[in-house]
Amino acid sequence: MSKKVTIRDIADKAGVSVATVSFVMNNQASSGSERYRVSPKTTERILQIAAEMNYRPNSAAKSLRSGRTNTIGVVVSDISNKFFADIARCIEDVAYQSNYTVFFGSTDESPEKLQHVIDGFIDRGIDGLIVVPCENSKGTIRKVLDAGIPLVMLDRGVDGVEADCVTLNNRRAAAMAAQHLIDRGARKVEMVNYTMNLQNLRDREAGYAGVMAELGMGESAKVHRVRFRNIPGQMPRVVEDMLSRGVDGIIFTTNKLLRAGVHCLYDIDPVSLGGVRVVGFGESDFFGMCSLPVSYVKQPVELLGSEAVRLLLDNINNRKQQFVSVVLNPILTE
Amino acid sequence: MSKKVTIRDIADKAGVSVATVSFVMNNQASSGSERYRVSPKTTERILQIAAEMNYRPNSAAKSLRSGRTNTIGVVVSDISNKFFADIARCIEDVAYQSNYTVFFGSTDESPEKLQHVIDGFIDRGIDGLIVVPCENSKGTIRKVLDAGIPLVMLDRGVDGVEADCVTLNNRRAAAMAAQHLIDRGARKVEMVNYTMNLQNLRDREAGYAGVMAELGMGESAKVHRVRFRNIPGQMPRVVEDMLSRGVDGIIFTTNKLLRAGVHCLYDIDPVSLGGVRVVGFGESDFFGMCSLPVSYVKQPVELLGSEAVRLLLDNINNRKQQFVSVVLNPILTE
DNA sequence: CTGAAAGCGCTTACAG
DNA sequence: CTGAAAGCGCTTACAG
Repeated sequence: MSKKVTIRDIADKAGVSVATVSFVMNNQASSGSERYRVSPKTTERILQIAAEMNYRPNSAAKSLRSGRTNTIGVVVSDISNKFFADIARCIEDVAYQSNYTVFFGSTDESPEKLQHVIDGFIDRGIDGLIVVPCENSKGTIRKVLDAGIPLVMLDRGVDGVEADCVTLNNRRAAAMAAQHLIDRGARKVEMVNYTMNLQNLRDREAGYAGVMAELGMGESAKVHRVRFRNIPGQMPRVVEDMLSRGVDGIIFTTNKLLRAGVHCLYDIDPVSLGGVRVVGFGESDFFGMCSLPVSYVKQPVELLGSEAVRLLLDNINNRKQQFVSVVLNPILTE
Repeated sequence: MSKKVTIRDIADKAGVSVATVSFVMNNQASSGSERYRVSPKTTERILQIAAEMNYRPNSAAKSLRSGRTNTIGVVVSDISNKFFADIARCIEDVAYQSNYTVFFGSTDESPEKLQHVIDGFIDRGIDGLIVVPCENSKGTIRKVLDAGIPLVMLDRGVDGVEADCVTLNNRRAAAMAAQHLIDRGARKVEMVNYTMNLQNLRDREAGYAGVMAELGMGESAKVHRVRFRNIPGQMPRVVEDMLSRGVDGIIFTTNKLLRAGVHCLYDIDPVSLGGVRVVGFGESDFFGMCSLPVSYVKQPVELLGSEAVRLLLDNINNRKQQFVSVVLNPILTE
């Protein structure tokens, strides 16, 4: 368990000051500046010694001075949800390339947890935050922004909050979903959503309602709302209800709802799901394989992740005041 | 963007020294010590002021002094793999309860990436590491251990490395899987594995081979090996080969292999998978739903995660020399 | 019960 | 081209 080598150890060995070593260690990174130049010979020697001694800068000391940690915090609803896990992976990769390391935290859609997770991240000095806001999180998000901490919202925005944001075009996506079902012959299309008040979910409802109205099916439009925390308790009844009323097209607004819903339909009719066509949000190699009548609005996970990181790093490095909202186009796959 | 409030701001406002404030801020946490007691009145006042000013300790400064960050690093194969995502979630929750925040990183089974990810974590001062070792990572793991950094290996151990370790009982699991297939009437059971040299995978082979030999089916035992990086390229041929030779029971040693394999089987015969019974590692609500002849060795994700954190925190706080290996029992579900 | 001071490892004006 | 010194925000022996 050898003692950690510091800048001073190198300075001693090289017979120079710690300042000189520090300059060398950094100029290497930011090569542009003309000031604080150290002679090539000295530079070379210091670099060599640092390598020999296997020097690694102490980041606590670094960030105590610089206020930066090269660390970002990512707050999602649930990291074990495949949708968020995919995004997380993508964020990790892109951040990694810029030498950022990432903290992950889950909120389970609870504003209290969101607050705690974010506090923990801020306490640890993250340079910025990517967050999937949940219900009633406006206050928390605002505070972060007011504290001058770069933040980008992911998957959903928050009404009345001005900040960078990366989302799917949810209106359009839901409209496509409804249109798709109708094109395939469905005459009674309904939607299953959460009770939660989230921007993305509301937009999906709006997109659905829009198409239905447009096609003169406005009054047959219906949205069922299921509690996020009680899907298995409520889904069977919702599905039964729809089947009993002759619904032949269903849009599930999240991948969890889709799974639960198809599960119920499958229990009732494993071959053709009770004659119902289904569209879900978020892909799954799975249903496709089973040749069930299930289509998906593909979530552009790579873009959601990479755009979020891009915006965040941009914000961290340039502190701009102009916020940008990236809205990604949906793709429907069968 | 208000300036961050420091211990000195509080000291000034309270008319005491920063030392006193520091004592108060910490004694609160570790209440046991008799030394450095501050009068109840002063304590009260300081606490109040700190709360009013919304004081949050600067963790860079704290860890520069203490050498601790209350942060752990978790290195898995791929955070977007449902198996690891589930474990990650569990680790997050357990760590969170002990006030730890966690970095996540993926290796894609590459020792170079493992090294880089770990270096990044160490540079950021993590207090300990939970890692899923990949092939040829013995050197990296050893170095971490030699540096005195607490580490627990997860999902698989590394031969010749002495460290805490949490794994499934892989031998037993594979034996159960084979037995299960044979009990269900399979007479020709084969295994599909990766080419990678990983302890858990080798143990699964051994468990399979053991049962086959025991039942006098030793020479019909056969293990197919697929490249981790070329599953789609190799799986179809492997599956065809098995079908052509009348294999009626298959053990896929990972959930990725299972998915790919069942996909191939399904393409050939969507009803009964060509008359083949299948067992996979790692659960999926999915195949079960489709009433295909697929069973699983359930991965005890909660325990894998929570035990790993428990061991790690124990190690961080007590610096014991005695390593422990937690081996979890498999459960087979249909 | 409380304070002054050293020091954790770095960066960065300021001199030379 | 290089060095001495201050200071980032904390903790912790040491005095009193």
